[in-house]
Amino acid sequence: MPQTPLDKAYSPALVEDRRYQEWESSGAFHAEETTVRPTFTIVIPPPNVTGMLTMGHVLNNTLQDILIRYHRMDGQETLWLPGTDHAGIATQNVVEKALAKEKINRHQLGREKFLEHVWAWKEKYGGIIIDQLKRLGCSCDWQRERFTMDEGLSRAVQESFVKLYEQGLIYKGKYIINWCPRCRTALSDEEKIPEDTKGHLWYIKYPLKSGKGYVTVATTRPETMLGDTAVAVNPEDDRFRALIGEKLILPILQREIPIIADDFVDPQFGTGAVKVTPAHDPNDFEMGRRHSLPQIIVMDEAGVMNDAAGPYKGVERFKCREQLVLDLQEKGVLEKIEDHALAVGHCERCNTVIEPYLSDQWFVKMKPLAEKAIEAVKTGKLRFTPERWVGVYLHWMENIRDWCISRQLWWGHRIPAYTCGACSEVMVAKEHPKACKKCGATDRLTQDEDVLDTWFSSWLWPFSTLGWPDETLSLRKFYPTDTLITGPDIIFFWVARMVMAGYAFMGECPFHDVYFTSIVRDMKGRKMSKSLGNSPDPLEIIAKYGADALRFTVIYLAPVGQDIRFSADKVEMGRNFANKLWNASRFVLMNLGEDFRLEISPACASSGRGSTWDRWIVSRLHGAIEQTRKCLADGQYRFNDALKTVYDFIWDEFCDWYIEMSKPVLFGPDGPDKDALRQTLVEVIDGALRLLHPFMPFVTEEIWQKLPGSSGMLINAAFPAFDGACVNVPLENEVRDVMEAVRVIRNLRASANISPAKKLIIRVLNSGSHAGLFQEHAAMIRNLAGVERIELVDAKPAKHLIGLMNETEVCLNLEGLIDAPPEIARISAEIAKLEKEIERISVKLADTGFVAKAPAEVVDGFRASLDGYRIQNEKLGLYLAELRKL
RNA sequence: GGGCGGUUAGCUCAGUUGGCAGAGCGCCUGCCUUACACGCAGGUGGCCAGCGGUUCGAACCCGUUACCGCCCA
Repeated sequence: MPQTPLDKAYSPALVEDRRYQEWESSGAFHAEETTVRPTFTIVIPPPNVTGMLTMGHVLNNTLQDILIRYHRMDGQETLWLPGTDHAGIATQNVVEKALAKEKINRHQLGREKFLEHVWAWKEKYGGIIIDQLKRLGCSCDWQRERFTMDEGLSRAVQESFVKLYEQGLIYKGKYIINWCPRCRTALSDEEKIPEDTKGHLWYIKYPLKSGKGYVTVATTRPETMLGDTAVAVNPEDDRFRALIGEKLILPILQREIPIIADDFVDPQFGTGAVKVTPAHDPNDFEMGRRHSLPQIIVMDEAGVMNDAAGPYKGVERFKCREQLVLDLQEKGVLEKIEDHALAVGHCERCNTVIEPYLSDQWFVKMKPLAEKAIEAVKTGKLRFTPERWVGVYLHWMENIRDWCISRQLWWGHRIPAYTCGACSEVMVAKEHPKACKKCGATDRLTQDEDVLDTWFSSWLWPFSTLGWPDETLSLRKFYPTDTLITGPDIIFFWVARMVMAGYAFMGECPFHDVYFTSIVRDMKGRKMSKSLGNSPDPLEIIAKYGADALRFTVIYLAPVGQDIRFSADKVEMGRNFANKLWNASRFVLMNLGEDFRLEISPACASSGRGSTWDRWIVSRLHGAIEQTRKCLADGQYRFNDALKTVYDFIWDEFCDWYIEMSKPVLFGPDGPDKDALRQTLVEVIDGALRLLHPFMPFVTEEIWQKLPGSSGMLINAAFPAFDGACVNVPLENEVRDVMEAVRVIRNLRASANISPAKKLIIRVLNSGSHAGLFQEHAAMIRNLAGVERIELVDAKPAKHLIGLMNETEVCLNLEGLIDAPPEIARISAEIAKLEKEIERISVKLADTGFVAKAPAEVVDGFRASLDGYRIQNEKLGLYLAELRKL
């Protein structure tokens, strides 16, 4: 066997790290802002610094890398801008947990020392996910890596805060916000995750002060009654009309509270009378404002009842609920308890039950910002794929609520607001003010203790990473970016807000396309999560099968917009394909001969050079190029189709057919045919590697650099150009017929149970329409079907099996006797199938409506196939009769 | 309660202008054929969730029901 530079099986572990380092150190990932080439830009959805690579990241980043590599090969100045997110709550939690193991809490350390710990932690572990992305093959411009707490990005945060404040779009105030008693911070509405819960409705009697009976209210959170400052009824509700304005005595605390009338009350809910707790419920808060009710906060920041809770002071909120219910029961004011399903909000980060809590916080007025973001989508300036997310986006935008941006954390961007201790003046500024602008005090200015929601920095990501607020060359060159690829789960958190920020600060939409990925689930359809333990570790998969195999499998399984069900063993698919490609290349390389040199002008259908088969595979290659380009063209995002196209081309057409077609010539004597074939093999494998590179970068790079004539690296090579002149449809049809003829013979061999090693003798009836094909392409058919000799005969010979290629009878010589029963079964089945088809088509053609209204070519098509089926049926009928006589 | 998505072979899923239902895996039969057993050749397997409608013709378009999943209130 000739020497080969390739091992027998592909070993990703020997290739991937080395190739990645080559790419990176060569500068192939770097985008220059000084070129005049058109740009293609993606900003990465920054993973949390605390993050570890999940299957979701794998899918998301593989898709981005495919687009990036495709556009880079296609000649654009291509930037994939990477980085990480400081992830306020998540990171603070992680570090606090680590400290807890040493029995330290952050309050013992103090703010400054604690932040030193977080930064140290970030330096040590923050790069893990970046390394993992590199393992996956992501071709990000690492020279431009950013972190949301970088000096530059922090400046962007301050700049944007001050700008919005000056425009009157940021304000501070006391409102009901979502409070996590475990994280002890406010959260935005988006960070509250509702979970359907089986709860109860407690019916509690509130006695009238007058002593004339009582009013029963129903509540799902009885402990909040300690903060009740009214009971409300609907003004139209006749049951209560007379009681409006009367006083009730709040049980337990014996506080006097009024009965008020408010439209908000739904007479259908509970008893039609509801308790009003302005400090612990958003609706009650609004009602309280309308009626100027007092706001009584009954628990502290940890969810423990406070002084206002009277006898329950110091009791945890849910314990308080239990105890309170028992006490109410004892006092005889608990009328009844009903089961009640409700959605309870949980903290996105720690799953603790959220407490609606009255608190002083900073907010962004969103309505003015939403206008342009709505328009962008409505006018098509911003496109979503799949399109259905437009509805979700618009619904949220059109009903947008103000965004609570302050967090009672230490890790994050500190709010650039300063209060004068002398005169209480509040100043918002990028720099710490030297003196109070109102009273002039210089020594009593203190900065707000709170930090900003993490998303307040990530919504600036598409331009802050390019240098904003400075007017950098990069910003000018690469903004707006092109496509955003992300999961639909952060459409509100991030996508919508980025669009708003883009308009607010840059005056332009930050991207023109958003592609929403699938969600990766396990085989039972459950979302992959740490707590379920159903998420395979992508790094283990990469170690076992290779990054290319993982990338292949995830894309192969991920149709547009559908969730994908994934399990690690499916990655075998990708590994097998990588190995197949490897071996096909190996075959080519070991059969090129010592003195092979790639010619400049490629063999192509239009050049007229090369054999039928050479021109056929080049024609098919260009079909694949055209299809792949279409799938990856702007606004298409048909990754899955693109990959399947390349996969089918390589495996079916190139390996299973073309390589087999080429063997006789390749193993035969030297000559022009062999030369042309060798040229074609290299040309086609080169094209296939280029097409596949965005999907499977490592194995393709490794092979490509071993191809004669290649120079440099595949990552920088041109993506194949489609050349219509290379496509030859009649030729493709002719070869398809040859393949069909081969299948008929292989079929006969299998049905007669003849060993593949045995050479066959085939006789073809001259009368058939395809008889000429068997003559013209006898050599190739013999090669592919393992046939010794093909003869054209005028009559069906004895002791032969018959197969049909359309109407042409193909007879396989049997030396022994025909084993009649299985052959009768086979032919009967064939006939049954034909008769079913004949019946179906006959019915159609008998339908006058069909014949009159269907397009002529459709009708003619049916007529032609009916004729064909009839002839086939007749021939098989005769053969069957013969068999029955045996 | 409102909205969206899904239901196609045993499993996971394709099926883009309505015209003979496909792939991968699995299963069955042969093959260690000088690139690859991570492979080759052949085969089995489907009332395209149910019902109704539009149409000459529906997996595909419209309506409706059921089940599964997601989002919002």
